[in-house]
Amino acid sequence: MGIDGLDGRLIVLLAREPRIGVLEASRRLGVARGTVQARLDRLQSNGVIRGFGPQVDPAALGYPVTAFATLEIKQGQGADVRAHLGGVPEVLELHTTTGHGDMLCRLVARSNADLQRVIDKVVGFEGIVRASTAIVMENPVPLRVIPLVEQAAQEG
Amino acid sequence: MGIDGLDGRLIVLLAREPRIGVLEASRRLGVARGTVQARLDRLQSNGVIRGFGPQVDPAALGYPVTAFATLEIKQGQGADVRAHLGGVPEVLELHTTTGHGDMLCRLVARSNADLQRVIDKVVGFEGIVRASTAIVMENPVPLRVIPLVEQAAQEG
DNA sequence: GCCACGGCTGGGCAATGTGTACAGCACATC
DNA sequence: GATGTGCTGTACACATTGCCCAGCCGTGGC
Repeated sequence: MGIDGLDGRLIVLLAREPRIGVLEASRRLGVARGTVQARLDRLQSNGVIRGFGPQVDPAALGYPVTAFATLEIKQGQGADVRAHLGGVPEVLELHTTTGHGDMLCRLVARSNADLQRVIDKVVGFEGIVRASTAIVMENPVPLRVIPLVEQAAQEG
Repeated sequence: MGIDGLDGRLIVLLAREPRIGVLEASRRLGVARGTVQARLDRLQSNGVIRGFGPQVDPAALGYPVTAFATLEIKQGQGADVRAHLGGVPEVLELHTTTGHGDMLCRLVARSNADLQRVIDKVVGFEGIVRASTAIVMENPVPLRVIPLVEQAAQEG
């Protein structure tokens, strides 16, 4: 289930320099090309690596404002709310959670003013009782997995 | 600054089938290979596409539990807290926000029991006054950008 | 009306990487 | 001692890449 040191080094290498191919990776790692290919195939069928899709920056697309909204949902309306939020492009992510709120979603908007429009679109739905929003000011740690991969590789 | 329809179709295509190369993409989009290459270069130097790194699933790495923690920070301790959290592998993401808390971070753990260890590691730092954690139960909308790309492409 | 410019096309070229297969070898398991 | 698994090193045909160029077309400036 876990990953070993070679898997970890491979993932980190690919994360740092995604453009290199299997051959170059095998050179860097000091193993045979077939090995890298086999590891990659395994990591992908394992689900450890979901894919190599392009990482798009919403800010560069014209959506520089990010916010997190905690939503409180009317009992039994969960499915409807999920479907509704799934249809809003500015909702980048949605989780159902324990705790004070019932759901947490990540939003983006073109500006602080535009955020109001997005929030209206999000909460303008009968199943949502209350929403509290936190606007992101700074992002000291952007979404990352490499430290986790390194830790998992050492233990595994 | 924005992207046009072709950019949008290219990004969506790459997101759906990352393995295809420039040549195959140009065939699918019905444009010349040089065009796809030029668009890709531009999108990457624009910063719209940050890269093509592997998308790693923490759950498959042995960290199936995700949580969001809202942190309250002692005045003037922001920089120290950022550095501290940056050193914790289980902190996948950290934002400073407006609202009730001062920071919001995404955590992963090996189990609910292990989450306690992670939280202790996170909040075991003098600069942090209080932390409230919400455990993720379900993830109806995984992190996505394609709908946003499509919207940006239509408008741009 | 004319011209320069930027973007797209379609072609060609050498160099490189890919997919796939194979035999040999080390290591752990039974 | 036999078996299975994973890694190595090699080979080959094929597709793709990076790069170059000439030509075409629409926009905008002169």
